Amino acid sequence: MTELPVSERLGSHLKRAEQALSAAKNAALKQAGLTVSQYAALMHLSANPGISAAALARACAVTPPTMNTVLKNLQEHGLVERTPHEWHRNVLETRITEKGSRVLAAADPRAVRVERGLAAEFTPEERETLVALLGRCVTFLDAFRTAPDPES
Amino acid sequence: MTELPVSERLGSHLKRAEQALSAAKNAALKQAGLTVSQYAALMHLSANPGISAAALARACAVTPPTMNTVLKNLQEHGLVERTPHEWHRNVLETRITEKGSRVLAAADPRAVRVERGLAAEFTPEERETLVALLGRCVTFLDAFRTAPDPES
DNA sequence: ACCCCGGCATTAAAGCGTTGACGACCATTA
DNA sequence: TAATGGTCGTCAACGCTTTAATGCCGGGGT
Repeated sequence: MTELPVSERLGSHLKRAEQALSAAKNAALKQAGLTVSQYAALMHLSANPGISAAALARACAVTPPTMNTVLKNLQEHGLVERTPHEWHRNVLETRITEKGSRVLAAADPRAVRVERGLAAEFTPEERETLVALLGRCVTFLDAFRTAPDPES
Repeated sequence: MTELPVSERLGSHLKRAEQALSAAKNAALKQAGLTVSQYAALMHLSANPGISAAALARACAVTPPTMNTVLKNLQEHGLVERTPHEWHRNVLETRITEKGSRVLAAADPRAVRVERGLAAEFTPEERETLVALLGRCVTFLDAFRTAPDPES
């Protein structure tokens, strides 16, 4: 029935790895009270105060509605505040709060520990190779997704 | 503030790649009316008729509640049927329906086209290297997640 | 005979993520 | 001035995913 064995599909390995990464990071960040997405948003927000939600979404590689829900959760916990822009009435400026900075500071070492541990598993050449190969995956897949469908 | 530049985090590259893969596959499967998760479940179901939902969850590397929602959606579309097990009263046997097989047959070439296209971007050595590196990521991350927390 | 353990199924709650559809705003251009 | 296009924010609908908690069943040990 299936035209290709599961073990030969790069996709399954890729998915597996991302899943393991996400699980490890979420577990590490859990005691700080953040999810991976919230951590990523806070990080970019800390480096770019007053950024718009749409720009933040682009930085985190998610869609605006997704970022909206993440920000809503962060706002409910008081880690972030959103104020109307002065001239651009339609834009909300988002800023990390003092409490948000404290939570981020507590969370960062935990996330970094995962990254450093993972990086330590490889030699510099291997890391470079992995990043390059993954980059080629992205390039191809993004092009493929946009390409016309052979049997539409 | 941040102790490690984003671009040096293997995690972001891994996440990017998985996201691109998922987007490409979902786009390819959309015209067949399936999601990636549904496709994966149908594939394992086609190869293992009557498998339990928990076993199917293990095969697809998700949790039982996740598989439950996927199966619920598949069942609502008539692609799958679940009947009580004969002796084991607490177990539901899940089977792909005739309609499910047709949908899977229509979806499979589309998914395979993505996989083959992606695989064609690499030499056999590169594929092997990528799979091996991803495998080491999984090994480390799974161990890390289970390991004791240095500051609990 | 009894009880406990382990696997299965399910629910609830929470969060992430997408597409699609709108309405609002600004700036450029006709 | 008026139309146009691009950006922004948001709602609705849908689906995936996880953790935590509960209930149910069958088998094995005492």
